[in-house]
Amino acid sequence: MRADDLSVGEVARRCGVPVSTLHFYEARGLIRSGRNAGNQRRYGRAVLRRIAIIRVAQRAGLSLAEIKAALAGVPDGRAATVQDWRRMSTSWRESLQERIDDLTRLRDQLDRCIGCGCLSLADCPLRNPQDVLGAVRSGPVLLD
Amino acid sequence: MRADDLSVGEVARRCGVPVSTLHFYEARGLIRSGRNAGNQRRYGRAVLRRIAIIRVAQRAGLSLAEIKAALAGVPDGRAATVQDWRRMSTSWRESLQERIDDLTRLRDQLDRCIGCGCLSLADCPLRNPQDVLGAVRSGPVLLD
DNA sequence: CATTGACCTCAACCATGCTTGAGATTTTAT
DNA sequence: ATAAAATCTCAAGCATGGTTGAGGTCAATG
Repeated sequence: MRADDLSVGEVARRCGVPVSTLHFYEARGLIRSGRNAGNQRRYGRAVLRRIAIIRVAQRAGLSLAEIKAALAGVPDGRAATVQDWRRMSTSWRESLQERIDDLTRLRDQLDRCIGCGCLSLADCPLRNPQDVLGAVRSGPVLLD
Repeated sequence: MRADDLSVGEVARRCGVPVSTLHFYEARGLIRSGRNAGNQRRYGRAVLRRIAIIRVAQRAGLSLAEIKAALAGVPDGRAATVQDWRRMSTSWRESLQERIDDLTRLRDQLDRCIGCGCLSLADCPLRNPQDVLGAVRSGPVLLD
């Protein structure tokens, strides 16, 4: 316990998250807290940074489980170092880029398909590849 | 009932989704089905297109509720027309673009912050704006 | 020293998007 | 005709990311 330890309410206010979320993160093992004499949570300042990192990672599309794993190298007592941050953010940047690429591809496909309604054609890239011909059969193939 | 009506299994196979998903979509009002004499679902071919549209919309990030709303103008019996498709896909393209822009901004912020660990600075754009100074207080401000 | 706000635990609940299973019926194939 | 495969309904379950509430304690204020 140190003089500048933070209560759960203060952390919540400073991080812009509800107290319930902090409880939840703790239950999930993403953050930890000490307790004061009256069993109330007390956090070192490092938690603020940790929570900031959690939120950035969430925006980047990571699940809490993934974030927990990434934070495993940052013991909860100490603040994440620049090296910690670099390691995590670099990896997140990559998966973020992949998501962006996926969505961009989808957008481009949409652009190409918006006017043509080609969703009805067998080779529309937007269309599920499974639904190509339904089955091998003779006669004209009816597409949808 | 027409000769080319499809069973739920066939629709599932052609769309690449489990039968349970089709039941689920029906329960949610996204698709509808007729029944044969033995109470089994029978679908017109239009459903294939409808499901293709649903899946594209999901990839674009829409919830089933939003998709249902968008499909409201396409009565389940008839196939979505090119106009229907244009209306929906154009709107989805826009929200997709917004998501792409959001993620791209985040990526760029990450790029700028990866090396500097600036998550610790009050004005880091990645950092929650709520946590600026904690409170008004005298003396040196300790940031985290 | 009493009240009020902050905090505690634990369980239950919410929303989304499905999946799984039980028990019964129907359809299809041999 | 019979067995296997497909289908039916309905309820319950799962995963994610939390929120809400009850019942009780702690701490700061006047």
